[in-house]
Amino acid sequence: MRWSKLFIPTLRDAPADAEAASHKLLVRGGFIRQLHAGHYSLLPLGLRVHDKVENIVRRGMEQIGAQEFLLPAMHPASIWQRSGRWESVGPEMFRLHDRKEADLALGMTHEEVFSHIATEITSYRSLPQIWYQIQWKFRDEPRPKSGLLRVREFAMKDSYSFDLDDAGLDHAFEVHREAYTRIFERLSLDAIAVQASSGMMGGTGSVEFMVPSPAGEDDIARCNNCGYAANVERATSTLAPVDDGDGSSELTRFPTPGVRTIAALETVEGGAPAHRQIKTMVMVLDGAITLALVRGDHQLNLQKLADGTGAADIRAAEPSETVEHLGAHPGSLGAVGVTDLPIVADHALRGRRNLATGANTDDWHYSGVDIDRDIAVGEWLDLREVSAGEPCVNCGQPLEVVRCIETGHIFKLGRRYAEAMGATVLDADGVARTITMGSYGIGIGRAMAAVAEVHHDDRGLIWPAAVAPYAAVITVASMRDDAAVTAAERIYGELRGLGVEVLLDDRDARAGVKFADSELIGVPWRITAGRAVADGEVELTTRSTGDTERVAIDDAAAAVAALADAARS
RNA sequence: CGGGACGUGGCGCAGCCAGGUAGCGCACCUGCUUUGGGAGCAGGGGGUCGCCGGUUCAAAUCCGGCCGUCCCGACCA
Repeated sequence: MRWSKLFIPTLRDAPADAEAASHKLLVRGGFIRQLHAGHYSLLPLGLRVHDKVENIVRRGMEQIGAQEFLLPAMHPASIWQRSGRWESVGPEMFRLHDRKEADLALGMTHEEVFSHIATEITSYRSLPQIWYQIQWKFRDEPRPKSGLLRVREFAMKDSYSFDLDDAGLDHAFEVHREAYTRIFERLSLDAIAVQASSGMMGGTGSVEFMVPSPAGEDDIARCNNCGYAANVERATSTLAPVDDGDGSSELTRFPTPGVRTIAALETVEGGAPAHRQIKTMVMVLDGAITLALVRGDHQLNLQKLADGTGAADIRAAEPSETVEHLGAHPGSLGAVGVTDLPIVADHALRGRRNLATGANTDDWHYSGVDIDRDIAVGEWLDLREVSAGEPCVNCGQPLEVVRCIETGHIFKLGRRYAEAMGATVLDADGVARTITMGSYGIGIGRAMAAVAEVHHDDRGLIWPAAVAPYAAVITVASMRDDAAVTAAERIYGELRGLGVEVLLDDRDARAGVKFADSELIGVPWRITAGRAVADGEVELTTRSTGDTERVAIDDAAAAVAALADAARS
């Protein structure tokens, strides 16, 4: 393709509201443009990259014998009502009416539709199956952000496995885990497979594929020694034992004027160090006030609270609500003597004695609290978020906490959807059995943005050859240099003959502009036809290293084709 | 949804406080010069100042309402 004919609107300045590197560079490089919040147009360059990512994912699926479908993006309400999610998913689903006033939804995922089709699997002999599609998903995200990283409509590869029994599901899940590992390698993404919470999908297990990046929105805990890795929504760690002193002590109520924080309670007379305090978080779980207790120096993880209690809607109570239900403002709250509200507590508080906590009267606290004696804990749960440096549960080495982009997520769904849709088969004994399912997603645009996030420098993008919009660009330093133009045209023709995707920068612009643009759009190899042409040579520059070597005009096309081939295998 | 910021040619911004009929850089068009790291000179085109209403002789500017976008928190590929 000739650059002079292509629509590549590069920008010297990034839009003021772009924050993430991928966002800035994809806009500056002329890959994407925003239509409105969370909705982006893919320009010709952007679509080329998107297509390449898509095809890498597609090949990964074909490798495990998955069959490609294409399902409707718009669904009747009825299938979502059947699975119960019409009610349970809430405002994240785009809903609309047709002219007959029938309820419709834009698909945010396709468990319902696929399991509906799966009702036509009638014999165990047809199992297992793996079905997939690459289809647009619509999600009314509360907060779209960071360019392609978090949007409201996006292409997702979603696959679904159908098996007779748990062993089959385990196998399909494992096969996907391996396929995902290969796909992300192919994309040059160092994705870490971590244990994850299953969230709204439900099911018995899930693994997320996380790419370390400051632009991400999730934290994972990982151990560099033994390989343990989990989303902080799931991660645990070993804790050093705490010495609560000898014997039991008396519950004592004492005045603490102005003390509102854990830190303040550490230093007052009668107080205690943070790890010997109880932090009382007053939460509203599906509308019901609940006390969630963690150690004073620990952080409550909301997803763990949701997973542990089964609550769908969680928020912190307003100060007015804490006054109404407990009689005090945040800063003086506690669970001692509370019997009319549910209380859940983190394992780290089990059996603990001699603790300090709020007394449910402003400016008063308790000391000498014995959890078992003084607090009516209804349920012990894992509620605390791990912190960097805490010992790994497996090997004891310190954990690190890393910010990541979630590029893939695989779930063991079990029989929930198949049961709702009535997807059963007859087994060898002629008994009807409900199919068990897994579901497996990769966000195409998000993966593309993640690659951009990881592979760039201060000059622009550095696409890995596997996803680059073009493998090479031939830069003609000056269009008035007839010899250079001739050499460039010749190499251009040869490369196209060799099947290499190549751009010919034939714009009547200054060399500096062309160099800068080629680096901004991140094409892996550049051939410069300029002053070296007088010696029968051109320059070959590798984008990732900046290294330049001279190559004979005669050999240039073959040299680039060899590099592109090497990168392909 | 809670908190914060912003909305002025395609992009980046000034003008607003102290109302007087819109400006700068980049980009774009024409000409001349220049030609290996985002050229120079000269000329030129392009803006309902987010929208609606109000105050005023006069509103980008003051007041009210609405909409939109971005950032920080609760959700997901």
